[in-house]
Amino acid sequence: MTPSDTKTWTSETVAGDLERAIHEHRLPPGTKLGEDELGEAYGISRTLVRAALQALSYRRLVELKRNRGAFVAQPTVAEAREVFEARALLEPRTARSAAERMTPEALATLRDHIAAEHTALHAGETGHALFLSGEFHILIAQIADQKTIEDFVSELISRSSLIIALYWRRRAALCESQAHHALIDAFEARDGALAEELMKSHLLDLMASLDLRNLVARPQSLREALGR
Amino acid sequence: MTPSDTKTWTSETVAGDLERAIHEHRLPPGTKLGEDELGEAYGISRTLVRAALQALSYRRLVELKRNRGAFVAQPTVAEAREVFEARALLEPRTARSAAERMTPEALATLRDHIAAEHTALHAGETGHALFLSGEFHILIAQIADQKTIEDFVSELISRSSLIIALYWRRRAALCESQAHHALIDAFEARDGALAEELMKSHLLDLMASLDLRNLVARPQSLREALGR
DNA sequence: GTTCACGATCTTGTATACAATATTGAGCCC
DNA sequence: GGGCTCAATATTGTATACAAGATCGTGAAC
Repeated sequence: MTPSDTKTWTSETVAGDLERAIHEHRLPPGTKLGEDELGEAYGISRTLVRAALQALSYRRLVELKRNRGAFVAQPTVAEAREVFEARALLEPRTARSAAERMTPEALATLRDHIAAEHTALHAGETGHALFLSGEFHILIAQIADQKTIEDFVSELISRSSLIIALYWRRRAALCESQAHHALIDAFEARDGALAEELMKSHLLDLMASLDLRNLVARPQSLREALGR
Repeated sequence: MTPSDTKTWTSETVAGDLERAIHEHRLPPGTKLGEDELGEAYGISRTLVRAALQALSYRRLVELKRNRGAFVAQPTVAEAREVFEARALLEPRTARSAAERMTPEALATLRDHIAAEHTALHAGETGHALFLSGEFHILIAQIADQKTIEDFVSELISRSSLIIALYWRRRAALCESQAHHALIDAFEARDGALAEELMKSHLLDLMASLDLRNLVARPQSLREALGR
């Protein structure tokens, strides 16, 4: 993270940074994102902050409340269900397509990704591991080579991180390592049907780990969460 | 359309108006959307224009080119395929869900919609008919009562209007009237499986009507297209 | 006639100023 | 102590000013 006096932040990079912070649960659901505070933190004017926040609101990561400000979104139980239903519709398909298009390079990338996730977990960096876990799914969608669906998946993954922050009840790491490894095997075998089935059950498993009756949120100061 | 001196335009309403104009092919793909020109047309400052354009860029209806301006998007052939593939993945499901949830009121709304479309066609308002035709699909997604997927469908429908502007080769009205009527029958019978199948073939039919080898674009002045 | 360079002007990117609205704290009353 | 009111302050919404970059027209050179 670059210090604020380096002045390299655009609205896009700020949005990306905030999204990362949200994804890694450094900015929990419900956190207020003040324009002035963010402007000071990043060393930019409110104009760019507002653009970044608008961008995040289109990804449903941030809720803009007129005259009241921007807040990290807090998906309802209904929204949680919807997001995972949408994932259940799209991701098995991307898994199948990815398997059919798999290359040694792509496979290596996926493996590196899992390794990085394990490393982060062992180092106690659960937020980073969470981010990488979600990125694994996005990588699959990228390999599937369908940008439109990839974009939807990307948004759903980001929103999932909020849902997980609010509703996750399983002690274990987010995605069962085994499930990702099984997917890797299906990809190596270029077995589209298997990849599709594995993704379906993986997502069912994820959804089963959500307690869609609880709601928790913990705001904290912005500077602290962004580490500046 | 309210005259510009009434000062009721927000960035959201401007974005909605522009989206409507794009959808009805009054703003063709490739049209430059100048900030000052739009600000004058709507009687607002560039601040709100920029926000509206950013909103439209997130829906992929407008392409923002840094230092060069905003243009109505021109989907490539690849994008066209992707959009219809994504629709093929999502809309049969929404059709099924809609059928299972159908009420007499919702059915009446759909029927009214088709009637309005016919009226527009007979009046020679092809742009309006086109808009209503797309709205029919969005209505189905709304009845399906899954907001997340509905939002994706809405975006895909809007992008479809651009694709149709560029690649449509059939002389007939956009969606075959018969296909929409058959869907209505399936909805009336609350036959989810039939609705799903009908939607699948309807979308295949639509995609078959696109000539994904041609590219046409016709810019024109903004004031003219917006009728102000 | 064609091409290139340069300057003027236009347009977009961003910061800042001003307007509008919400929040908070102090004081007063019951 | 609790509730209400009001003013000060903070924050958001929007316009405007200034900076940066792109475009276009003109004149000179070939």
